Amino acid sequence: MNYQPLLNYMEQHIQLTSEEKSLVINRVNHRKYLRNQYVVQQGDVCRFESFVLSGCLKTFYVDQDAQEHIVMFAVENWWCADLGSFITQTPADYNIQCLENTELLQFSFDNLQQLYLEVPQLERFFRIIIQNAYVATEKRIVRNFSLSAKERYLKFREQYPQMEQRVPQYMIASYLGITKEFLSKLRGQLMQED
Amino acid sequence: MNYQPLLNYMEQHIQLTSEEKSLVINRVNHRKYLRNQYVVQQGDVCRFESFVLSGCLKTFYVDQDAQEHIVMFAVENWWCADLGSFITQTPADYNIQCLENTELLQFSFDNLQQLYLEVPQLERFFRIIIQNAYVATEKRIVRNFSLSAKERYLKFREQYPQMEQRVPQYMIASYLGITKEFLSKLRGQLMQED
DNA sequence: CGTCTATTTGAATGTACTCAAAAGCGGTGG
DNA sequence: CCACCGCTTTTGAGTACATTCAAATAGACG
Repeated sequence: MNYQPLLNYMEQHIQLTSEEKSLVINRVNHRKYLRNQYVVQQGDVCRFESFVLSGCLKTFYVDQDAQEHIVMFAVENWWCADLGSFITQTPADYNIQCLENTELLQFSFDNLQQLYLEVPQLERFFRIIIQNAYVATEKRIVRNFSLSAKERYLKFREQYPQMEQRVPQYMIASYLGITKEFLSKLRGQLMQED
Repeated sequence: MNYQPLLNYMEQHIQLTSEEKSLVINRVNHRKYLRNQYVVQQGDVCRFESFVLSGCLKTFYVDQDAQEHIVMFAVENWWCADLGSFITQTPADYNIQCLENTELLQFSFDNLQQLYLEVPQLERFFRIIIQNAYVATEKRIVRNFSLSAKERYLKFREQYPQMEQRVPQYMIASYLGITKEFLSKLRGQLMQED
């Protein structure tokens, strides 16, 4: 099994002894999912905090009108979970589904609590990870308010250049909070401009 | 000085010995601000993570067109900082300004690093605080996408019932991501409806 | 080649914005 | 006590950005 990407990622923020590394590895599950499989379903408890080794996932919310709203994408070296559900072990607000065949390293709730005791530095590590996620999310709120749909789309393209090749356009529209038709029209406009 | 609200808040998530409590108290600064004073200015480094003892603040972003966008309000028992700036000690994206005379308990960056060493449980505490903040922010993104302005306003009213009395209407509009004129019109509609 | 899914195009509509002007509401000073 | 000032909220007309619905087109896959 290939744990190296996870360990590399961790060592960007904390230093681990080789004992600590093996403690981590002992507590993590490796799992493969197929394209279109669900990792979490709205209403179920999110049982894992997952690190993406390969593949691509979407986290989305289905509202009263059965409309899908994509909250985030996750690719290699990203984390993925319904954190609200995972932390409190209560039913999830979101669905998480694979857009490609995907390989994950998963921390179960209990294993993670154990690990926090075995390797206290991980409290620090996950604090930092979540801090960064929080800051990014806050920025996204501001962007959604202060930028037009066209500007948001351009920002998205420069920030996640690979994404547009990997996921269908109508999902990007959902992530940006606009309809697929309107995104298509924006793209039409941008084509002409250059 | 009254540290009790902070200690009570902490004890909801972690247990502290009386030694640990005094370590915390020794590392925290008490400060009073007047209405309209800035705690952080866009471009400066955010030097403190602040706990609100009394009063009310707004965190806002000023865009290229000099438009204000309120990211969040903070009242008694809330935390308040430009976290992105504080964590990385780089210039802040946001302004934080008092809407009332306000009393804060402030952790400086250095003091907090020290405290993490002295009271390792605080890593856990701040991880939990930030997790909750992150989850709330993510929910807000979804709400902004899946609800109309009117629904968002109603949600806001039920979630922060006291706020409408404490802060002017045009700031609530800014928080909701709509113009003050439009919020006024929505309120007009709602008046008629009941 | 046909089928299924994704994207584009167009017309009509709606939600929210801009700009300008008026009305409301505290406070302050004469 | 009233008049005036500054600030906030309301109202209205015209407009822009984004949506809906329907239909046409393009791509991907067996």
